[in-house]
Amino acid sequence: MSREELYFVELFKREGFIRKKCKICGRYFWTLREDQEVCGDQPCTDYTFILNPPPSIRPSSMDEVRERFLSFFERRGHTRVKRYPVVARWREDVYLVGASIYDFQPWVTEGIVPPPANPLVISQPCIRLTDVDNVGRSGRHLTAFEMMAHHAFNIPPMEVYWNNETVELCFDFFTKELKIPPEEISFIEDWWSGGGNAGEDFEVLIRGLEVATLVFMHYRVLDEEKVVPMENRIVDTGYGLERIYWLLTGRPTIYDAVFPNFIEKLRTRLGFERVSDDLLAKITRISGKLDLKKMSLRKFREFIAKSLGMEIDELEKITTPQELLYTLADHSKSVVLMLTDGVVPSNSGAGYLVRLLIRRMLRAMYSMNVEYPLTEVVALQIPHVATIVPEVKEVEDKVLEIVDLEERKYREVLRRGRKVVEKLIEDVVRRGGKELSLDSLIELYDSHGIPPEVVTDVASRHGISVTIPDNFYTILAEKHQRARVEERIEDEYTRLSTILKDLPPTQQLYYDDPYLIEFTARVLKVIDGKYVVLDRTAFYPEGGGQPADVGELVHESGKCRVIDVKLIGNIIVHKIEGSAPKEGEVVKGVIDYTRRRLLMRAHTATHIVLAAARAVLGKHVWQAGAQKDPYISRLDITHYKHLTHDEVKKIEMLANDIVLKNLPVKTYFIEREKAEAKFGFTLYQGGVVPARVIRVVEIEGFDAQACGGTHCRTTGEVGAIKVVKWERVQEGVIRLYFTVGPSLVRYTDEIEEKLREIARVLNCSPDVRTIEQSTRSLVERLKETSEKLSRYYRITRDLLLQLLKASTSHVRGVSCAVCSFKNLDRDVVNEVLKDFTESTRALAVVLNLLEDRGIIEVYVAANKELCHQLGIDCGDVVTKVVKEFGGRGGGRGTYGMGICRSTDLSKVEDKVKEILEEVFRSEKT
RNA sequence: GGGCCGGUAGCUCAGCCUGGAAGAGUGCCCGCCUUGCGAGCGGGAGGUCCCGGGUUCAAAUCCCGGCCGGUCCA
Repeated sequence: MSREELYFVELFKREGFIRKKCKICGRYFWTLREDQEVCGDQPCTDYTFILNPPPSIRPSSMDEVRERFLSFFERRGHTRVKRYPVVARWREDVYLVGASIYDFQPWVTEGIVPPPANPLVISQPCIRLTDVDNVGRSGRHLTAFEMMAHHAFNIPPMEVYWNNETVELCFDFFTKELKIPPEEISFIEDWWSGGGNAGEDFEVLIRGLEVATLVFMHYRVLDEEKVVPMENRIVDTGYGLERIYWLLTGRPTIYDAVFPNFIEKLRTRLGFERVSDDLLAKITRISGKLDLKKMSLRKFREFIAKSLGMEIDELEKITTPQELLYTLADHSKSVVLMLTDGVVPSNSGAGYLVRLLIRRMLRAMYSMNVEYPLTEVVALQIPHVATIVPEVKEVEDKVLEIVDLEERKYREVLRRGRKVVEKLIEDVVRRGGKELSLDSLIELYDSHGIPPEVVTDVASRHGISVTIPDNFYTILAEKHQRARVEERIEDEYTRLSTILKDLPPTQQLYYDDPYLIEFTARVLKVIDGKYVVLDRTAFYPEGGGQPADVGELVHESGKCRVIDVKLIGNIIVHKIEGSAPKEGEVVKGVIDYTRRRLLMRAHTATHIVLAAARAVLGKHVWQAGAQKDPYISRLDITHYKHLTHDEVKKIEMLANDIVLKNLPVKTYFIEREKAEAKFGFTLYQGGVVPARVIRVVEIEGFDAQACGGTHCRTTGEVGAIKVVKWERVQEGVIRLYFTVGPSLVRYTDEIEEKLREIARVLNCSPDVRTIEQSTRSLVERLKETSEKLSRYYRITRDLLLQLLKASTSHVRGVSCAVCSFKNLDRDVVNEVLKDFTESTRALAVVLNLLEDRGIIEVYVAANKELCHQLGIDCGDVVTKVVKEFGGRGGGRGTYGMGICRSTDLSKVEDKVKEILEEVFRSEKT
């Protein structure tokens, strides 16, 4: 189907739509109105709906619009699908869900996994931070929004619907369900590309506002220029719930439409003046034509002020408080959504994005000198979020605690930061400068998190000026751009996928019976004598943090070891070592059962520990990663502060309770919707599995997770669980190490062995109490010994000092002490020299023969005044001495040291005296 | 995951660039002044210079590797 054909849908012909070319932007569009000259999008036209919504139904709330959308499409043959979390745990390329289609990428769109329903309708909460700078200012940008969508997946041989039906459904929704007159609607022909896919699309516009996008995804993007057709044709639509509600209400800004209660309450609490709808509406209309990405905020405001015939200061006085309300409304919604879905603030990953938003809110408040607890702001937003995500109620306390913690942390960062700024400014002042450099500004932000506004604030109080370039953040971004290095890891298995394409899916015997040790199977394919594909297998392929099984394959002409197993698509590949079987023959597979049993115990234990952690710490705890191991497994959980020993013990105790209760562990395949209805999204600890039917591992009455691993039949089989160590692996993530069953015995064995070793060293019996006592007395004795040692150390020092004083003589009228010793410690010599030169107006030379190394250390130190008076440098004296004995050394001013390659103390001493004579002579003449 | 900044006395930090005898302020202890408090004056204790290697006659300082904290960006 050509591009033209895609755009010429039946509806347009039937209803009499006319195809026109926008006289401003040049794009083609479809309309019923003969007199329409422009496409209907910004900036070609105005927002004409503001304070002037089109004829339509008048919804009482956003909830009504959402419900109308979902039920309309249900009536038109779509299945309603529950929202996915806003955190895209199932994707490695993004952190947040930015569109409804994200829910189905990449597995469904690639045809690997069937969609949960087809066609389906969903309202997906999304978070996009791409326009975060515009939020609150433009009147139309949001970081948190709901994308309502109907999707149809035309994956051969399945044919659902394509362009004609899509446009028809869209048209009917707006005209029949929302009762908007057909002539209000324009369809602009456009091209959409993202996430590696592309296709033609229609932008749907009403009164200047884009309310929906209908994408016909059927290309794969190879590079910037090239696209190739895809077999799978996917209808990807997006209807902005907030925008549609905004359109229907005609409020001055999208924020006023979406967050009326929040804004009104917070406005009263902060004591801000109410701004007239009329003014706000004007500002939004003008902003619609402007792009904040292409101009500075200052220019943006100047333009608006000029258009309104106002002074910019006058405008800002009115708009900045309003913008603050808008920003707080939007950001707090995103924050609550993210925290509810289990994001824990952090300095990396998705956690950083919450922190970013929280800090933006705080910064916005501080810069207006608004002293108001952020928790109060966020608490105001919870009722609104609860209409979208009722789960928020369960974690409300934790959400507020986390926000509070974050506010404290940020205050601390700023407090510390101010000190760094002051220090930098002092430097500038000292050097007589008047301005803080851009480099300093960048370093302050990049390394210390101090925003330029704060720097300006501090600097101005010291009379130092700061110039913040308009493109400050762009400069910063470029700096980071350069630092980034792309690195692609080639997986040895990826190249196999094309070879495997035509093989049937491997039958997974380990699901039928996880206790199966031996099986027979037919060899379907052998690649390079290294990779074997069977028609069925009991070997578990690596997945869900469970390592692959190992074992062997026995065949007619011998056997080979299986060293790795991977699932590629739905085919299992065994990597082997040794003689390979022949294609077509029947082989016997034997798995390393001991290892597998340990892994099964570890896997079941992982579920138990996670559920125990959630029970003890709270529902914000999610699995952040897990690695099972036959010996010590690890589980990463999200948590916003350090774990106490007590908390760990509680988790451990609860986990062992579950083991002792010997609860049945049931594994079964169940329809996704049913599982979610019963257990909720906490099912997806290891990531959402976007399949219609998912495998659930349920510990009855305690925990249920979507999981592909092999498990014990009952919790009792795990044996026992011991958390052996825990650490904060990054901010917001805590790693628990635990060992299980037989491995726990091995663990205690190892500790006992270590104890025996310690006992051998201590020369006592290997009993814990004895070892403890023995260690205590050892430490006690050590303390006594070091006290005694330091006593003798002092005595030595005094003696040496006396010796130095006693051997003082005059060399050319200068008091000089020259002494020789053997095997003294360097720090003793230094201390004595210090005492001596500080109390005596003299110069001292200490020679110290180190018999082990066969060298003599030369120390020269002098009283400060004497040194200045004579103008001598002890370093020079040392250099002169050591040069005579093939050694090296140096120093400066009142101190110097070096070594002589000699063991003859008297010889060196003579030389020293000789050199001193020389030095003093030359200094005097 | 990557870039950048930092780790020195109980606390806040200087010293590091340019290697050469471990410092300041504060808190602590003792004494003096004062009716007492506050404060002042004098004296004192307090150190794994994050850890491990390397270079060097000599490393807090330079180099390499790690650990920990902070921060910015994906």
